[in-house]
Amino acid sequence: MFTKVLIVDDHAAINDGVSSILTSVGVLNIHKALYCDDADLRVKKAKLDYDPFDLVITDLLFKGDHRERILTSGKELVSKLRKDDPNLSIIVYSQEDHFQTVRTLINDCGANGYVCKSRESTKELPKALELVYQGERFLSREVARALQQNRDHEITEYDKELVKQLSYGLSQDEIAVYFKEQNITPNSKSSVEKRLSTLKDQFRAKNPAQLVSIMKDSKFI
Amino acid sequence: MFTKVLIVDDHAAINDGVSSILTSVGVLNIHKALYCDDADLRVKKAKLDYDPFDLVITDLLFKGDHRERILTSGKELVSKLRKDDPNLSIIVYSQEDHFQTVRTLINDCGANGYVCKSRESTKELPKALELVYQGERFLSREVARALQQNRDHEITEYDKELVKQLSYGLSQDEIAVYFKEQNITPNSKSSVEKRLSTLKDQFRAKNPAQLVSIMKDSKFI
DNA sequence: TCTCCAGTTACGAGTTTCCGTAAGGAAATG
DNA sequence: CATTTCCTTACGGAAACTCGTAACTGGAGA
Repeated sequence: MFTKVLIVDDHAAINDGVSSILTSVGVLNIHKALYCDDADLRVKKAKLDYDPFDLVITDLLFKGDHRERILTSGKELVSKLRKDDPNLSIIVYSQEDHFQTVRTLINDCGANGYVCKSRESTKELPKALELVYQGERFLSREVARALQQNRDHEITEYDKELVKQLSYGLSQDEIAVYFKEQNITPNSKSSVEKRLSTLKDQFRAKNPAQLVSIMKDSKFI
Repeated sequence: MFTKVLIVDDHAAINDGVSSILTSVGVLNIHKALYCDDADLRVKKAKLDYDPFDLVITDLLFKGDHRERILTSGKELVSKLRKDDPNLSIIVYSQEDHFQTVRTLINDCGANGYVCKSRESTKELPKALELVYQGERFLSREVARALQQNRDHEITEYDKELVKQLSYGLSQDEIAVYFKEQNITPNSKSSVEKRLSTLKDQFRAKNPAQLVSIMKDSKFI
């Protein structure tokens, strides 16, 4: 089992809860952090001291307070940790259960497991620990299907940018102009128009407003 | 101080955390519920048994599982509890920190306090208990200004319905037809058009898509 | 009864979006 | 080198949205 674990959550009760689960499965060396930046520093320091963490369990949402922040979310933390150490095990432990969020964290940010905070957590966390320790991937029951989702809803960064600008109030023409300025291609009116039309088909949206609504609900933007 | 308290949260660690805070301020009779429906029933039963709760602390978001649900959110629970007993003290304890949510819970649903889950919770909960016990209202520091918000953003149920239908993909014409069917007035094209235009002004949205985006971000819809 | 007033409805002109068709350009194939 | 294919760009008519103006309605007050 893991020997040195860092729990990252801005809520002390959660930290303690996870901690006691870890203890119950035999982890002896448990550390806690309330801030993403703190977590990042401590992982870095432990590595320099030749006593590295072998697992980080982190939440996604961190509230701001008086402190300055570099990393403002668990997503950023996971990406950073994975960049710095390809071998570190990372488990996300969050309330968030939207498929798109799970997909991003696992596929793009490099998380090894995703456990949803819920009534089942107490049972699921030990399973996640076990599987991730064996080099497997773990997903909570409620988001287990997140990765084997149909490909219909695969969209690119370009698409996201497009709908984002739409949600910021730009017209199709203005988006075309904006894309030219930003050197994002394609950037003709026609292409913007066509791409939006395709997206609306894909997501069965009848108009831009509904498209924005759907993309927001699914956490694409 | 309160004598009999019910904590409602689908996450055991949170329940325990709140429980220990209550203990530390002298509450002896602490009960916990993992489901909204369960909470509602137990409050009702306690009242019938002439041993009522005098405080309920509840989360807002409850994940679904195999169980059938009548009440699916803390918001519904708070409204129900308040309807059944005007004198019960209710404190919301949630991660959610959007002003509109706070406003609704306090002004419309009848909550007496709103504490945001964060690093400060341990300090804020006792304060909330104290103030609510004295018949005052309590809001977390981060949402303290939620109620004294400028009136610019006051919108009606009609407005919300309007933008909702927009986000569901209806055109202005279709919304007018829909409103006629539902006997919602006004329901002419012109009025729908005019109202949407006013809303766009109010929220500084350039088009319907941005209006939907803003309304979603602010939790109006 | 008449007038005023606010809210609702109606209409029309200008703009943007929608959607089909088609031309241009680059890479892949033969 | 010609052909196919995919993507980008261009254009035009129909539909929807935008915005100003004006007519209508129902109630309050003189």
